[in-house]
Amino acid sequence: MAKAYDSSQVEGKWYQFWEENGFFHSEVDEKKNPFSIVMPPPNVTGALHLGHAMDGTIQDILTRYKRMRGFNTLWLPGTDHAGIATQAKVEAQLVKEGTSRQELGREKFLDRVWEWKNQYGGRITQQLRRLGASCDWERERFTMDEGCSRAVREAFVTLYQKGLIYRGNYIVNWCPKCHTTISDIEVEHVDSEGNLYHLRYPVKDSDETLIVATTRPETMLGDTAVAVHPEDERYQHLIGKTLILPLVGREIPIIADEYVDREFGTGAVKITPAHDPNDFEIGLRHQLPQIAVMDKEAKMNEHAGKYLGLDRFEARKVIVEDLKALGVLVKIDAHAHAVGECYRCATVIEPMVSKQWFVKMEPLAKPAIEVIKDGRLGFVPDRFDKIYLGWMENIRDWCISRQLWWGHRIPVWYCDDCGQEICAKEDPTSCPSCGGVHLKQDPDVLDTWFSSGLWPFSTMGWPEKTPELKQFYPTSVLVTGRDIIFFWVARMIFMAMEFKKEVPFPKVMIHGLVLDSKGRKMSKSLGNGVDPIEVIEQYGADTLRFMLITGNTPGNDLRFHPERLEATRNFCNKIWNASRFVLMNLEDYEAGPRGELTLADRWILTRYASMVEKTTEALESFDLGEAGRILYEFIWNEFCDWYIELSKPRLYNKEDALARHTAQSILLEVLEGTLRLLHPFMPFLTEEIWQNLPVEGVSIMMQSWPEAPAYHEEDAVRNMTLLMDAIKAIRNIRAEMKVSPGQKVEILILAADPSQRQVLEQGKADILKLAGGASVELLEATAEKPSQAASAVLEGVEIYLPLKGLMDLDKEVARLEKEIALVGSEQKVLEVKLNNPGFVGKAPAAVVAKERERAEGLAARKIALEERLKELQQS
RNA sequence: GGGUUUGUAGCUCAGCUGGUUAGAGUACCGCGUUGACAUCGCGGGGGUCGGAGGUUCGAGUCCUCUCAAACCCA
Repeated sequence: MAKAYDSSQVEGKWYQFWEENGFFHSEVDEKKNPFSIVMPPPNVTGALHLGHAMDGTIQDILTRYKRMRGFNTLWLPGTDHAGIATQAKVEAQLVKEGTSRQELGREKFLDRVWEWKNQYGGRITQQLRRLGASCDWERERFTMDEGCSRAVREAFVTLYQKGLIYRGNYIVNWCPKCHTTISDIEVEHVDSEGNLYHLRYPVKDSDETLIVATTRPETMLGDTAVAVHPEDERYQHLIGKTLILPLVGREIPIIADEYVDREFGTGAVKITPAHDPNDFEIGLRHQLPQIAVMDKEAKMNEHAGKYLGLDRFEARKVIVEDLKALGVLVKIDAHAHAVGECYRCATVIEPMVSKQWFVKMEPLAKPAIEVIKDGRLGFVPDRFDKIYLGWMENIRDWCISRQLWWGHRIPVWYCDDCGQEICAKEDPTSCPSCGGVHLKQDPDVLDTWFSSGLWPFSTMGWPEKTPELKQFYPTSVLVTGRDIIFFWVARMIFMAMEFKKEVPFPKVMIHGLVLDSKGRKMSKSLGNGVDPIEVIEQYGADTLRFMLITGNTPGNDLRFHPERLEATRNFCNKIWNASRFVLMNLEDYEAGPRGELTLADRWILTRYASMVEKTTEALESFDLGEAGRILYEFIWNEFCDWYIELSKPRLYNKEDALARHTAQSILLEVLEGTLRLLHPFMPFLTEEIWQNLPVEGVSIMMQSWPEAPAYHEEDAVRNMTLLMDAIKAIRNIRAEMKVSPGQKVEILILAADPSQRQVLEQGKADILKLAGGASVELLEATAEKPSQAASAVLEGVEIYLPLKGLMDLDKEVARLEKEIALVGSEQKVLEVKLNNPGFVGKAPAAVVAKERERAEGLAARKIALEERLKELQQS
């Protein structure tokens, strides 16, 4: 084995080995308990980013863990066709070629997109392999593949027939750049500094005027009313009167609506039903006309009179100037507000009224709310329950049509002859109403999330009744980022309740985002993105994986700090070298019965057992970071720092073959078990090491998960702790007295308690080795204490290092005094506590007893320290 | 405006249902290289847990208010 772990030499090899041997694949087997996860399908256009890496790592850990526990495990991978993103990508390519999708025509354009998908679409799945993802690639799916498309068709037609899909004129979010609608949640609200313009509208047949406040004066051309609050005393007399709209001259009514916020602006708000969602609602309530004053490019249209052709922002400037000239503009206040932008291209979206397809949400949301309330489905951490419910309870109808070509085309046809609308699972050839054959399919496609909403069952063959569905549905858990709870998770839940009458997963594990070191989102525009593949090449996939799931608690965001990669890589190397050590000492090893166990043996076996238990518990509660930390601490602080060191003398002792064999056997057992526990976290490193170990089996990933041995020798832990404390105390004295590490010292120990005495007596060799002793002698209680010595006082144990000539007396006095002061202050705190009748009376007896015991220990220690000080000062 | 999260050592983060002298990594200081590892070992300094109040025998850990930051929704 190499001196340092080199991930680049092992990762590719093992991934190929696993995949070729079909370890990732599972067949339906009704006799086994299933565990299944569907991967949140990344955009087929995408490249792996750290968010995917974290998401994938978590799923892989859970999958590998459950696989080792004997479940029939399926992690189903796939990609999403990502309508807008993919279409935009191919369109950009066409522009470079000097053509366009319009020039190509729909069919040829789609051919080009498929071509693109086939050529580049596999990139992200290849990158997931680099991460070590153990998903079943034989079952990889794509949201536009045949099966998924059939599911989409089935779902759409069913909802349509139930009246849950309708087409209507409604106000939607229009992106003037992408030329498509986007759904409410695809709008990003960005804080921006704007102005609040106060405009004076004259009241008809009166000298009065009414001042309205608006952030978008250019939309006034489309105003069809002004609204005030029905209880606003300032405006009572005006309700029902008519205003003359400046610039346009149109007569518009003053209406009363509860929506109006009396505190905001002047309490009078202009109503533009065609360009604002709230105004649209008010317009419906009051039967106001909708006058659109912009076109699809967000340029002013023919209803804008002389402003025709101006861009909306251009128009705002000109209109403000004109209003100023007319004396209509009263004042302009600075005003911060949130502007809706397209999540794709950051263009300010324009609310527009248009004919679109919608899913009626209320009936679908109901069961999706119930499943949370009755506990059939829950988020981890559970605070996301509330966030989900808040959204679902206030949900609006979902606009599902998109003015794109790439996607699932809406399965609705219109008959040119009689106007009939036909929605069917199979493409119709003639009109069922008039028999005519002049049918035109709706040109729009569906929102990408419509198909991904079906993902948990569309990927398993729905609407067919497949064995896969029977065994693997519902899936066991969904793992995803908190940013797509509304986009995706919510939709899967109501779709599943509608079509499967069953939750798609009982648990949703939400993780945070990976941010840059300053806590900002990683983005192309900031240029602060980190490529996981580069990280893998530099540090290894295991390092990346482990770093991503530690240093953070469930549901919270993770800041990316390159230093943490180094620390984790060092941990990988530590494991590597510990294993190397064990292997080097295992050359002559043959399985066989152990001899008598030493204290260290019994200690590490107990610690190991408890670690197995805790790690398993943490994994069961989805606390992967905690599991990782437990493993880290056990491996480094207990196994490496102590057990390996303590095993050395026995390993090197040629005299006692049985003792050597016993140490070998325990080293192997603990290391091998620990590697198995570590495997879900660090699949490559553990496989590489495991394959070198003298154990049976074809791969560590197919081994069983360690059962916690029923090995609990608490006295071994107590005694070992004493031994370690003694060694640490000696090391501490040596360092403080500046005794160089090479210099061996005489060690005298006084222990009154027979059991402590025995532990130290038997631990002599260990103390000698680990504390750099020339000799260790256990003194009788009555023995004379050395005068010229540095000392340490543990509870019940005194340690002396006679450092004649080596030690600085003043320093030792100072050391003791400091120690005494420390013990004294602790004593004081305890004293107050124990003298408090409240504490003694109300605290649990066990707690009180523990504190009493502590107080006694401290008192004894203090006396010993003081005596020691006196002796030193007298000498 | 409503909501969520975060605020613990210089930095990054743990700290479960309240109960010893609040932990780790990293950084820092000192010492150290003959057989696992300098991507290492040993030792050390450093925080009273954003602030105020409250509940309690006892609070970093519960409650109220407050300040700051991030995000979500309107």
